[in-house]
Order: sequence, then C-alpha cells, then structure tokens
Amino acid sequence: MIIPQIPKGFRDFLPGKMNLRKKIIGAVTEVFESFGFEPMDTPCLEYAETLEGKYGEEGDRLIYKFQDRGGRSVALRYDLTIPLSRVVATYPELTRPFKRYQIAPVWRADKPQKGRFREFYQCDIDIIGTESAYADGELVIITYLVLKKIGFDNFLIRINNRKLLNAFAVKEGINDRQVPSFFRSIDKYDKIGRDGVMKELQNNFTVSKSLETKLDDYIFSEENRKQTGLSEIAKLVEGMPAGDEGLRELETIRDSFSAYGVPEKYYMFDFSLARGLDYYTGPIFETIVTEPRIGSITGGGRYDNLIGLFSRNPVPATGTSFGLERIVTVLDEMGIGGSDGTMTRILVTLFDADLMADNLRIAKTMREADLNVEVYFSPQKLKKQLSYAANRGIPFVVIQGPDEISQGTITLRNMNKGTQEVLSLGDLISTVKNSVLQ
RNA sequence: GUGGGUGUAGCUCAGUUGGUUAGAGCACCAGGUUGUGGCCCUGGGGGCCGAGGGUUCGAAUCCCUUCACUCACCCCA
Repeated sequence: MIIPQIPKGFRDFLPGKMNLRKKIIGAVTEVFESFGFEPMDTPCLEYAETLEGKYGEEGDRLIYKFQDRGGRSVALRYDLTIPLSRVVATYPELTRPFKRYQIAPVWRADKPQKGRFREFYQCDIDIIGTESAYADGELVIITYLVLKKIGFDNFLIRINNRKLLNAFAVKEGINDRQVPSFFRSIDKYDKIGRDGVMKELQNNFTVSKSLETKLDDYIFSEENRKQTGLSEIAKLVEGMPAGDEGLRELETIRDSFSAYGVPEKYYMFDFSLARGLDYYTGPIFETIVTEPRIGSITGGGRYDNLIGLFSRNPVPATGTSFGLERIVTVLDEMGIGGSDGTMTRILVTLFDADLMADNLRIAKTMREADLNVEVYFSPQKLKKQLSYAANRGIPFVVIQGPDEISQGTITLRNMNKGTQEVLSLGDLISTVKNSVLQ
C-alpha cells in the first residue's frame, strides 16, 4: 500500500471548502470586472531566469526551481506580477492601459505556518501603461469594495509611497545599495515597535541624532500616520523633487477615495509602510486585519521599472494582490468559513428499484427548471437516504412511494425545518425555488 | 535558513512511580423503528501507541537516533 500523503505546504480542497473558495473568487471577480479588468492566465512554469533576481535576496531563495528533461532551468511562478510583466513585453500590441486580472496558484518554497502555504492562490489586478495615480487609487478603492463585499469590516488599508521613503533616505545620506534594507527595517515598525526598528537601524547604519528625531517626528508619529498628516510629512522631504511627486500622488489617491466615498476608517497613510519586494517604485499599499494575526491579506504597489527588464521600452505599471488563503483564514476565524456548503438543492430518494425511471424523469424536469438535483441510486431504507441528505446538507428531499404514486403526487421534505408537504411536481418546483430566494 | 512544541482509533484527546488483553467522546456500521435524518438506547468494526534502535523479567511510558506535523522568527499573500 502506498501511504496517501501530499507534500508539505500543499493542500487538498474538499467540496465544503471548495464551495467557499468559489464564492470568494466569484465576489472578487465581479468587482474586478465591474472596473473593466479582463481575465488572463499564464503557465505555471517559467524559465528560471525570467523570475530570478526580481524579488530580492530572500525572495529568490524561495523560488521552486529545477531542471526539465532537456536540462533547461525552469521555475514555478513565484507571483503573478513577473509573468504579467513578461506578457506585456511579449505582446506590445496589447491596448493600453491594459487592465487584467488573474486568479491563479503561485508557489513559494517557504516554511509553512498559519495562513502560509507553499502553494497558494493570488487574485491579482494590474493596470499597465499609465503613470496616473488615479490608477493606484482605483486599486485601493477596489481593495475596499472587495473586502466589504466578502463581509469584512475590521480591516485597514495602509498606504505609502516609495518615492517619499526614497527621497527621505537620499536626503539623510543613506546610500543606494542600503535603501532596500533601510526600508525593510522601517517596515517592521508595526511588529517590533519604535525601539526595535532603531536597534536594527543602528546595527546597519550610522543613525544620527537628527535622523532619529525625524523618524520619531514623522515616520513613527501617530498623528502623521493619518491622511491629515500629508502636509506635515512634506517637511520631511523638503527640496526633494521626488518627494514632492510622491506627495502629490498620495493626494490624488486621497481625492479618489473621497470622490468614491471610501470611509476614512478603512485606510490610512502610514509612513512606516515599506513592503519587502525590491521592485516597487511609487505608491505602495497593503491591508491588515486586526483579529487573526496573519500578516497582510492584500498587498501591492507601483512598479514602473519592472517591465523595462523584459523590453527596451519601460512601461509604467501598478497592481495589487489579494491572498485567497488569508481571506479564507480570516473567514474561518470569523466563523463564516467552517460550514460545509453544498450547491445541491434536492435529493430524490429511491423508494423502490422499479421507480428509478420515474425519479429520473422528475429530476430531469427539476433540472430543466434550473435546480441542482441528485438522485439516490439504490433503494435503501429511507432512514439511510435521509441521513445521507442531512449529512450532505441538502435542504430538500423528494419522496415518492406507493401512496404518492396512487394519488399522482410527490412528497417534499424540508430537511432544515423537519416539515413535509404533498404536492404536484410543478408546485414542488416553485416551493423549492421560492425557498432559494429566502 | 534559525528556534520551540507535539506525535496513541477516521477526528479531538486520556493513559498514574515502567506492570495483565491500550481507553473515552465524536464519527462510522448494524439494530431498537420493513414510509422518514437530527434526540435516546443497545451492540459492532476499527490501533505496528510515527519509525528504528537501546535499557529492562516487562516499554505507549525511560534513553538515543530519525521522520512527520505544528507554532514562532526571517520573509511574505
């Protein structure tokens, strides 16, 4: 016997969970499409060189990489952004701005833990070919709409701009090579706090007293981590053109929110947000939830220089990603995700083997009325057939025995209420359909 | 890559200072009820106690090794 097992960090999705995942994907897709995004897919396998060197040192280590039979070095995609960049460079004829969504698995050779897997789904939206900060704003509005639609309320979208952080770093004399590491330390503010960040910075850089004061006054200042602080933060990057540009972009994003009516409680400009990936160049954003502590559930930002790596012509781009498993984890924690659902509405029980032909006809009529119907295959005890329906969560059961046959009727049992009524097939169908609407 | 925790029935877990044939609840199957699930009652199937080695008259229990799972760090969705 072969021991049934699957690789660490990989999972089976049983029907109960799969129905929930499909529901989430459906909600996400609807919002994406309502903003004009179109579906796209790419192969799960890419040449290793396409992926390598894009995510930073840590990211590269987590790429699943191996040789194919021809000795070529290939890799499972690590995210959906790099494959998209490759696509855009491959098909320059795509009309821009190019807005696509992609819901697909990605693979990372990470050590699994709560809310983290080696194979997981991302739901990406990206807008390629525009520098407008309204595009960035749209992504964040969509983030808000999607999470609301799924039923979340306890979330906070953090927004910042790499240009601000960059300008600040340059102004403070941090050299180019150290900037990513500088960002990563800043980014830990939420986790390790002010003192933790300072300690890390002091280990890697020479932190002047004035830099420390500025970090305290602007980056870590609670007051300034609100949208009202945009004018205050301006002082931080005074005289740096890139900084001004970054500020204007954030103002544009803020304007989109107020135009769209995104309530202020769901977002904040947070100057301690930096994000780990190397390729971000402009506005960056991520969503955190307070209840289960599982990092971020969405994350993204502008990456104007990435497509240039695959093409002579650099193309501006911005995008964001929803982590499907993290959303499911939060729903589970909220007690919404645990229930095993079924799409099946009715089970037609088999009272006697001779009645199978009748059952098939009943089921056919019901299916033609757009109901999901299952027929039971063997004439086992009703007790058994009913408990089967109950275990599956099927809400209605059809029973047709000698009594019904002689009267030309059908019995419909409501499994949730424990009630049943004797009806004609037509009435039965409308009863079930009306109950669906409830 | 670094550190902690846990491995006993399908699942959640008991199992005393080492001592007969390893337990419970849930789930499953059968019956109580040959036209009715959930509640109740009765019975039943299920275990290489993660694996390998050692100590011992005797090991689920002690020691070593190893594997698996899990949580945290790093990083990330």
